[in-house]
Amino acid sequence: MSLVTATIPTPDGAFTATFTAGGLAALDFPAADVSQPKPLAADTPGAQCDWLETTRRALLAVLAGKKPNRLPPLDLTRGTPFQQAVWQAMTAIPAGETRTYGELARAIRRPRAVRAVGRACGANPVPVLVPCHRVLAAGGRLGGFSAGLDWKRRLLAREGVMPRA
DNA sequence: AATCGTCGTTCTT
DNA sequence: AAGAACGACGATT
Repeated sequence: MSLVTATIPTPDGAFTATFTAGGLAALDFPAADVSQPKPLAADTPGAQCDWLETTRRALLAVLAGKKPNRLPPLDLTRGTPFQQAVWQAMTAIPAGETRTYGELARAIRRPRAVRAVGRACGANPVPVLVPCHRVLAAGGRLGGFSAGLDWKRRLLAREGVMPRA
């Protein structure tokens, strides 16, 4: 499977997007090290050029706390069926709203797999656009975030969500 | 604050 | 191929 990667500059740093033939398969937070922006190769298929632009706009929207007009096609086939179910359920959380890990578990009909849901959230390959930051622990507590809780707080603050201290 | 139930994933035999 | 260990949890004590 041929992969295409490109960096997307934003006010919050340069994200890295990875596309397969199926769509956006990974979105990585800005790396700690200062890496050079990577432009799209000249022979990149037109569809993926379009996806990159759509991804760029959607990413900037969410970072600004707004709801993106449209998302690029997502290639989430890299996960197990359970993970895909969790990721799918997360895409249904609107900007400015949150769900708990327990609510997400109930949504996918595995009400007792709460901890496993947390793990699946951490394995989300397309953070920000698949809004794992909108999943909080019970009682309005923040819970965890693989990219660091500061990112989670920042993304939520942009959407007007203030998790309980 | 400490403990336990729960379950998908990952790490060890 | 099992089995043990480990969580971005939640409820109970």
